[in-house]
Amino acid sequence: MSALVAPIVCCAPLAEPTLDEEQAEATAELFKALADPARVRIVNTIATAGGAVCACEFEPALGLSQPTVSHHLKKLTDVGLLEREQRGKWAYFSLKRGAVETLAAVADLKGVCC
Amino acid sequence: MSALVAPIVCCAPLAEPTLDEEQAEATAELFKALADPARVRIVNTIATAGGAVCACEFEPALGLSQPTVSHHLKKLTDVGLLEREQRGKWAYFSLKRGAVETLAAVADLKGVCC
DNA sequence: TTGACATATCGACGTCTGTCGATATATTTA
DNA sequence: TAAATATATCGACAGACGTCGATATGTCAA
Repeated sequence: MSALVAPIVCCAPLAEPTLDEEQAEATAELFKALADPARVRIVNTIATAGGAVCACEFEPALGLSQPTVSHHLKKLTDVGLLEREQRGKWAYFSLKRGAVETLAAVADLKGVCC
Repeated sequence: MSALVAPIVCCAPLAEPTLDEEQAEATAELFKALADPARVRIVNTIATAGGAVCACEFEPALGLSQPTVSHHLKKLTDVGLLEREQRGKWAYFSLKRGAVETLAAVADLKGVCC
């Protein structure tokens, strides 16, 4: 069984990666924002709520301190996934239009395969 | 302008989060695997290649040492995104069927909103 | 203005993670 | 068998990150 398979050759040049260093960094930044269970639950809660959610909602639901919750909300907002809205003395957060579509698009970009 | 908006009330009970702690942890684990530029480029390279890619391909492309590349490939494989295949003395990696669909589904779960 | 409450920021701490050099393992070739 | 090459593992290090208590900022009500 020698002619059945082509000679094993390594490191055949592939098409240049479509993502350069900068784009990869940006994509990783987006995933990094969701690389924490607390932030996943925050996004999930807002998504299932179908609208803006008060920040005070998360402290008891997640069992985390107020500064920690604020930290996570800021991280999600900074990356553009959430939108902050002041209502009286409360802060409400909702999913930002386009950000979710961006996320889905990035995830689907990896679906080019099979 | 007082009757135009409903009285500001905080902490209205929302539907219970559909994701429990365990599910959130698992989801975060998946995102964590892609929360690094090097791993994003690895997945992107394999996706655009349309097939298995030799491990030796990444060391020069990413500008990282061989142990570091191996570490990233292991991380992506452990989370189930990549599949390892031995060809002679080389290791080839391809996107695992279903994993990409899982990723897209998780990302779309957050698209329930708008 | 003062007090009460919601949220943000700060500083610190322990843990996790990416990175590397050195080394071990595995596979092919001589 | 031994040598060569590809990959994985190990140990160590620096930097990033999640977490909290203390405190500052902002907003409303009295």
